[in-house]
Amino acid sequence: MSKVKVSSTNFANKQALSDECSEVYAANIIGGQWSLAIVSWLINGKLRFGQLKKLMPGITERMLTLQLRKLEENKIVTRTVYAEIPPRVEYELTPIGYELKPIIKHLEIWGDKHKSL
Amino acid sequence: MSKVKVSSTNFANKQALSDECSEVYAANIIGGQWSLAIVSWLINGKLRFGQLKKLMPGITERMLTLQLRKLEENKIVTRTVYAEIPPRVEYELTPIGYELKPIIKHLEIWGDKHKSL
DNA sequence: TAGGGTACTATAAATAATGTAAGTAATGTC
DNA sequence: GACATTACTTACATTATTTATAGTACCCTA
Repeated sequence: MSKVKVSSTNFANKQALSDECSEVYAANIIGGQWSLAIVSWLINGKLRFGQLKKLMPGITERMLTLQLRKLEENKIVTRTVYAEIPPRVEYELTPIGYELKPIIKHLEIWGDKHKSL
Repeated sequence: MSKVKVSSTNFANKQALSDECSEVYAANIIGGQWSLAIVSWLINGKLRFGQLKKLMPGITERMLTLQLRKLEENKIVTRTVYAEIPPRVEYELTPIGYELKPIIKHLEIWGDKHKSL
């Protein structure tokens, strides 16, 4: 996460593939280690930072923050801050985020089937 | 690619997530930098190593080999070697590989829509 | 004998992603 | 004043993935 080197071959390759293949573009957006899991949880409704953390015991706060920021940048989730103390921040899927639902469902079905091979 | 440290936290997290979320499991399988692109090309029929290479100008032979091997391990593609000189090797999707087709289609549609936001 | 074609493999290096550990700010409660 | 709560941030370490470059084996053709 954080910094990518825009002059790297890797970056160029990703760009090129994303440009010509929308499915690769999509995969890059939801392709972080935790992104899909986060989106899966949010499909059932908005959640707070701390709730997500509890739902995914393995994730660190840093990673959760990074992934949420990336999802926010990509307009998959919205972030709402309530000016309270202690702070409260809620994350919710955007319309285009919700549209990932059928894809996730298909991936899940396919994954189950694949596991049982 | 190649070696992962099975004692790392990263590995453990991936395992745990894959176990409980079939969609994450699926995403891990098709999640390499080039995997989805390769599968996309193969959906139209079998291709040789060299043909894939030409279709994806940016990929190195090493990467192509690694990704194909991973796909083969995961039963997404079959590898057929013809004992000829010069050698000929054909890659083709397995049945479960072909079942990725609707998913890829959806990803593509979603990706297009997302791009136009 | 030299060079070409095909599908690789080996090794090293660079880049990217993830994890660890500690610290911050604001305020309310004990 | 010490401590708890919440949602982070920062600096650094580790691991994973991708790229770069060169070389291999086989036989055929010129």
